[in-house]
Amino acid sequence: MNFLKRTDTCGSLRKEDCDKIVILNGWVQTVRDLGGLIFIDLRDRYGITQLVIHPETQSELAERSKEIKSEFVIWAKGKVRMRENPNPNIPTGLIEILLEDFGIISKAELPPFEIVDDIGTSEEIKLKYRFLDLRRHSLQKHFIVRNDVYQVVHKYFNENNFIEVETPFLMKSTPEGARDYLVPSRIYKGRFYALPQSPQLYKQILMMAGFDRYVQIVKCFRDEDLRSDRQPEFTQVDLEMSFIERDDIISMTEGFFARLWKEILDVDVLTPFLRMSYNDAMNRFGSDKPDLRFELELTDISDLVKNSEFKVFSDTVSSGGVVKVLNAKGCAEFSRKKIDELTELAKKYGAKGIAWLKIVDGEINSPIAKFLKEDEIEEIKKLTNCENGDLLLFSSDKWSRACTILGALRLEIARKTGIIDSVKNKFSFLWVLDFPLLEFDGESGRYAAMHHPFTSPMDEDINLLETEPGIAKAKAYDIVINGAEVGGGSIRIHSREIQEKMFKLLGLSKEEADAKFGFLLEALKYGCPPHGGIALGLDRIVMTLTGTENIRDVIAFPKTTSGLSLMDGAPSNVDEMQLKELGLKIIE
RNA sequence: GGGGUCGUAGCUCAGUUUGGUUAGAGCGCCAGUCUGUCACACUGGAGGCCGCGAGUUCGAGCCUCGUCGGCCCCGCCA
Repeated sequence: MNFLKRTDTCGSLRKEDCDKIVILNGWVQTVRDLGGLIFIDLRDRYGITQLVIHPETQSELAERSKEIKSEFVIWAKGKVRMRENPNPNIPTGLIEILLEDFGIISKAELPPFEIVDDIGTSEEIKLKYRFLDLRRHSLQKHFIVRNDVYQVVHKYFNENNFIEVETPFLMKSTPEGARDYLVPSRIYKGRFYALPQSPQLYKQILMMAGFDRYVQIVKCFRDEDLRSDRQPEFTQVDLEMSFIERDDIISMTEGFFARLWKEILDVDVLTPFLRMSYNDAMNRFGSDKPDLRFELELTDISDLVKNSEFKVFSDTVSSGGVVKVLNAKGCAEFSRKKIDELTELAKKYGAKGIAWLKIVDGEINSPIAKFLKEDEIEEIKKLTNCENGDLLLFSSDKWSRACTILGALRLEIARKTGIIDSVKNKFSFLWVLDFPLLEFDGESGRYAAMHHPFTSPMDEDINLLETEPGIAKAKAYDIVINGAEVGGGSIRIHSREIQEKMFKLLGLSKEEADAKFGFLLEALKYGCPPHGGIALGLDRIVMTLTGTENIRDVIAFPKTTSGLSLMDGAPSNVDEMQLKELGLKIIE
């Protein structure tokens, strides 16, 4: 007999099951041997059930049970009965199993950390022993939510006539965008497949094929440095629709999020979501993914100080920059040290320094006050709604940098003052729209697509491509939840001529464009519907739904910040033979 | 590519400021006692390459340099 198969799970039994003879299978959570009484907590994915042995009348069982340690896998047979002392903290807390027989299925060494919810163990140890870490309920429940998201995706998009189509993982390397993960071809030595950064071109070609509505839950791969919300492989809910306009994608996506929040959190999400232009988002919140759960807006005082005697301000404005202010409400009590910390943060984003001004007991306190006229200060106070006890933080720089710096400070202030904590249970859904089509890359001295090269310009801006491409806007949109970018998409170019024009703008010669994207240009010749779509970051959505701060908590087998898999040791060296077969040689 | 921070018992950490006897604590573990525990309790015990390698020094957990690894951030992420 290997084991007796379970009749129930460790989370399912209730008082109605009393007197039933049941068999449970699971892991031993703890053994509490009171001498005259032994309790064993048995755990599986569904919960924990208490087993009990009375040594006085069950001496053989009691003797055998002495071998049982934490994390042993056992089967346990016994009768369900009411507890003398119920435990109101767990769902099975009213009952227990009076053990009649049990068997050890698998012994376990002492694990390096306890399998409990609130664990202080370092990330390094937990990742090395991921198979143990994943036993913890607090981690497992993230994957239950993740599974729920999969189900809603399938249901919702199926109900809306979407077709799931799988696209290749071995594809052609495309030079734009992120660094590719390359896979060497054995048959064609010296040639490589690339793992997809996204199935972008495949889904567009599916539209040209007439699939009309496509969806896929799909892995994407980008060989870039990691962050707490970024892994080299991640999952997207990728979708694309034909014969639609921007608002069709937007409302389809809103319906999806409303459904997700309803089914998973039982929260009613108001649609349509708030919309904001990229320019407004940057100007008002210093971010293209503003967290709108709280206020703290930026103010532009460029006009006010353009003729100021304070040269730092006036020179910035006259050279095309801006002066912006964040009113950190009630932060005048910040010490010099705290302000220095803010300055350090600002410097990370390229600030040379941060000017500040605070009002304490009605008195202006500021290192730059002596450079500003009294009426200038009064005007600044009025514009920023600055009152006693407030702290103003100034950034004077080129527009995007000045905004970004204060945007970072805005978040830091919100963290430091407890604002973030106070809005933890709120959700703010936002569309950021009207992105620039292109951004100028100073390094290469040419334009790069802000979204991707297949994004359609605004209809009214098409002529700008010839004259002033830098100010053309794109039919692109990002969806932002609580300050996290959880998705982005666009209406695509469906005209071969405009697509060619776009490649040219990006500095690709006709030959280069043909070599890299010839198949797309070719496909565009044969009848292409207007189409567009969006890619939603599934991992980040699960993070938001579970309230976790780190993407590793929602990916079963994640990499460390330096891209290592500590459990299995990837990436690893390979046999010389394997390299030879691929025609590869390692050089130092 | 750059910056910050951390690495001491199975786990979490103190000790590093100012180098100096035998490196501590809590939890866990082991043994014993215990009939209603569920963070069981109580008594006792075991447990250390102070990440690794050089160096300075009479002497290094502590100072210096290098290196490996965790976490966070900037750049990067169409």
